[in-house]
Amino acid sequence: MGTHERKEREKEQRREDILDAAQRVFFERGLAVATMDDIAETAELSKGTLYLYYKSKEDLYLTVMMRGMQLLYDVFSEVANGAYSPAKMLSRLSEVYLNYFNNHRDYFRMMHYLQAPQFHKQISEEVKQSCSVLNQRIWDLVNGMLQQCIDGGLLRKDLNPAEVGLILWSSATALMLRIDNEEGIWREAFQLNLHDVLKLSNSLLFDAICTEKGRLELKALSNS
Amino acid sequence: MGTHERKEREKEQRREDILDAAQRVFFERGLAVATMDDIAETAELSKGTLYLYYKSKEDLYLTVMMRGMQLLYDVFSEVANGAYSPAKMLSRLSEVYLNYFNNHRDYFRMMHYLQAPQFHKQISEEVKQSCSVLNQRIWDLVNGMLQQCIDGGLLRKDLNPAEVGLILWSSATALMLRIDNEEGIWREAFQLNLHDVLKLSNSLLFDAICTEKGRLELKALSNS
DNA sequence: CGTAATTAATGACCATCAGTCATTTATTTC
DNA sequence: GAAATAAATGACTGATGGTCATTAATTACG
Repeated sequence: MGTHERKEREKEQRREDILDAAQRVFFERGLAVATMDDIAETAELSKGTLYLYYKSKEDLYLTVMMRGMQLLYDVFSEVANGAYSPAKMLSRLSEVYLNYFNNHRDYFRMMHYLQAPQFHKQISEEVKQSCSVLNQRIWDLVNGMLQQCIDGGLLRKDLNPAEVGLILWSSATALMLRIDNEEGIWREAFQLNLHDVLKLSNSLLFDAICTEKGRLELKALSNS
Repeated sequence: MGTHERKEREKEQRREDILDAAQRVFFERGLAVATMDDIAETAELSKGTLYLYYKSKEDLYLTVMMRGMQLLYDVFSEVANGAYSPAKMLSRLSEVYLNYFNNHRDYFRMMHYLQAPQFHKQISEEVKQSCSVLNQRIWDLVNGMLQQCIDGGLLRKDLNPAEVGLILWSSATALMLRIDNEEGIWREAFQLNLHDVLKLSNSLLFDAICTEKGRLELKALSNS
């Protein structure tokens, strides 16, 4: 009798249903404003039931967020497996990250609204672990690509791919966060178009990390 | 009779005392974990009294934070008024910001733990206004210095000082935030020393925004 | 079947905490 | 020194994350 297996599937399905509900609520309201009662109501379950499947609100939040991380992993994977030249790979990488920001803003937001150590208290070890594994996989992927760019002569050989990756990602992300929640302020107070600033920031950094030859390759690409 | 004036002074003093208490508590626990009862106890007052002087917990938080902003304004001011050469000015600017990060970590943290729009709900218009005025003054100061760097031939003439300022500040700050709460993770998972990454990031960006002549000047400085 | 045992779901309840307000205490005025 | 004013208090409210004894549904099995 496959009763046990069916029940396992049903349980897994319920876990997913709850996650879907949580996603809707977190997307709409954010971690701090979303309440477990909102999520329970959206999932058409009682609050107590949520806690049978997830240990805390933060666990639920991170589990939704991991969907976004997986999505990012997938788009980066496509670039990594796209048999591109180093120059094309680097430009695609920056392109797909910008697309990710534009088209999956909700996930992007979730991934960066977690700095504060206060929110880490309620996270279970399992979820923290899964999160960090997924994170590591993404970085390994990116570092691999950057290593290829270095080996291919696009990027300066004296640079460490992990350092370059962190610098590129960190500066792009910082500006994206401003775009996400301060775009109006910067436009009004300083007449700055943050999207342009992001482009400039990227091109300055690319300029600085490329070899002479690499710069020409990238320029050729952006002109085509 | 100066009774009225004395009472005004006393009131102002109490406001400061409450702010001192709030600062101690926020430094120690952060916005989310600090409670108004903690602050009240530290100030040796009842919670109700706090609300006679500040409209909300968030207002109190921002008012403490503004002390930090003023401090930053002051150190930037010193650089602006230091009669430095453009190259020296730029390197001092980046130096004092790093010092600020290292020596006033608590204020630094406070200034960057406010992204989430959820926390902005309870902020009064007055405080928001003061904050934004102070912010504007800091940026005007920095933009003025960067304009001098451009005029002095250190930085490329085709760049907009506001854009350059935002890029430099934003990338440095993003890495400082990592240093502040993820230093161990990056060291262990990727063998990265984030302080070195910050230095590299800065030097890459400086390289990219300087004129040929500017690069030499900066290099001469860092060798001396 | 039908009954016992197991599993799943519930929602009343608890603790915490920002913010309020009727009451109390202190100060000033005259 | 009594009345008026100002300052301070802390019990209370409402919101919310999380718990758990109870109830409902499902399964196992004689």
